[in-house]
Amino acid sequence: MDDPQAIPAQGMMRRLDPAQWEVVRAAFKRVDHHVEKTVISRRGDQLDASLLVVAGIVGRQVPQERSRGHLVSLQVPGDFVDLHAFPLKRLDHDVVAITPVRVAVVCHRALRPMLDADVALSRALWALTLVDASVHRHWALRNGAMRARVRLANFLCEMEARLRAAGLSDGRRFALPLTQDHMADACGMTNVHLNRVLRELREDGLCTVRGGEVEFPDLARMHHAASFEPGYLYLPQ
Amino acid sequence: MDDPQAIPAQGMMRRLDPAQWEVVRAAFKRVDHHVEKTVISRRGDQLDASLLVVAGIVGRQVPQERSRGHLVSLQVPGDFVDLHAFPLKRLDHDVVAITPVRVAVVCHRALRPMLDADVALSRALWALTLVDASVHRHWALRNGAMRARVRLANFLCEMEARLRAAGLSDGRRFALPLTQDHMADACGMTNVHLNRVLRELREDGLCTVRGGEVEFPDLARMHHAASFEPGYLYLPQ
DNA sequence: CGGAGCGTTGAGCAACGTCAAAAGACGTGG
DNA sequence: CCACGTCTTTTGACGTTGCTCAACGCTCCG
Repeated sequence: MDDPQAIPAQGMMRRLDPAQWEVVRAAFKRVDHHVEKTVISRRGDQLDASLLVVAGIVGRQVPQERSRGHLVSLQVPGDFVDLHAFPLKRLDHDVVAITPVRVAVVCHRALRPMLDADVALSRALWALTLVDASVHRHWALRNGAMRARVRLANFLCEMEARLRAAGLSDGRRFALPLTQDHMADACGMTNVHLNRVLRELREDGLCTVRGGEVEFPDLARMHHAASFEPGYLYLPQ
Repeated sequence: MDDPQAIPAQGMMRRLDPAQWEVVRAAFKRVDHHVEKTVISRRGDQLDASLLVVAGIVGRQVPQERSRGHLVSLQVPGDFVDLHAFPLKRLDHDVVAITPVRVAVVCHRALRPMLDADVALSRALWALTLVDASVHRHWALRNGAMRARVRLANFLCEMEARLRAAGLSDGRRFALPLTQDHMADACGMTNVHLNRVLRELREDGLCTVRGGEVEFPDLARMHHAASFEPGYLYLPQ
């Protein structure tokens, strides 16, 4: 399973056309495993490689003085993480394995000539980082403009939609291997309050979250309660 | 003043090297003026041109059902806005003139062959959109992890730093032509609460905001109170 | 002189954070 | 199998932040 050439085009990688995906896949030189909580790269590091999430969840975390770091983004299978390090080099956040993960590694030294030679591919990867930016804008919006209940529901809807694009949800049940602390850090609330809101959502029959498993009894009702409109995700297909 | 060839390389445009800037500048075909509150482009529009802010402030706003739209980003002179529309085409937010603005217009039809021919320039513009993304991450962090006082102070510090890079602040006084409603929408709080926090900052001698003019009596103290570290802005030089 | 937009203030309340404790879940070693 | 420690979830009590609603003043402009 650690042959980079065996990685399927899942999730956001399906925004590339199949030929482009072949080219990108050929550039991966190995697949790394990391255990939970591994800090894969640190704020300020000079990176010479980027990662594609193959399995598990990777987070971008800004370390905080008091308390745990805040999560500014989560990457699911099929997402590039640190692709922005290619043109930018220096990062402003840590990259952390939230769960045990498998990531494919592509060196910038290998990527550079490929992109120099292929304008369309270059633009496709640019677009991927722009989708990322769009998601960031949504996180800013969610954290700034929504109250806890809607905010959390909206977060769960986003995760469901992205995991579904990666083939990891059927629209009703899916694995979301995050602790309540993680979700609280991502949604900008305390784990205590998050726990209460989670109960509220469960009591209202909107969703149940238990043991890393999430169930939406009624996806449409959940989306509505969460003010969720997935346009900003620019999902493939 | 409306000759695109007379636009100086200010703010983020100084991340381009002078030769690149000449190339980009040559692509602008005109300079548009918009009055305050003009909606320059709408969510969902197909765009065939991008804009460079020459003067004034442009905002990206997500319309809300009840109440005013939330501001997910502000662009100051020297910032590209909608550059991400070039690879992405469809936008997920409105673009609004917060103040009277002057924007230089570059058609994607003109941009495309330029970028196809110039890999380095292509990568430089990619990097610009990634700085944008970094700022978005910071907005998510600010809205999610900071309390009102620090949040507002941090916002003001960001504006000061970016305007300084554009030659529009001396580190002590600067024009910030935003209403309290705008700042509240950007910081995710009500205008009433923002007003109180603003008074608090003034009473603590950290900063005064009045009539579109901001003054920081002591920049270092303000930065400290705001937990402001400008690394995420990737400012030129 | 009269609006319209913006800023300021007050009173009351709901949402959310803090602190503390306990109960479940899970793996480890005896 | 049980005892133990650690991590996570859950709950309670209480304090604070920030929101709502409402009013009033100020300034600019017609």
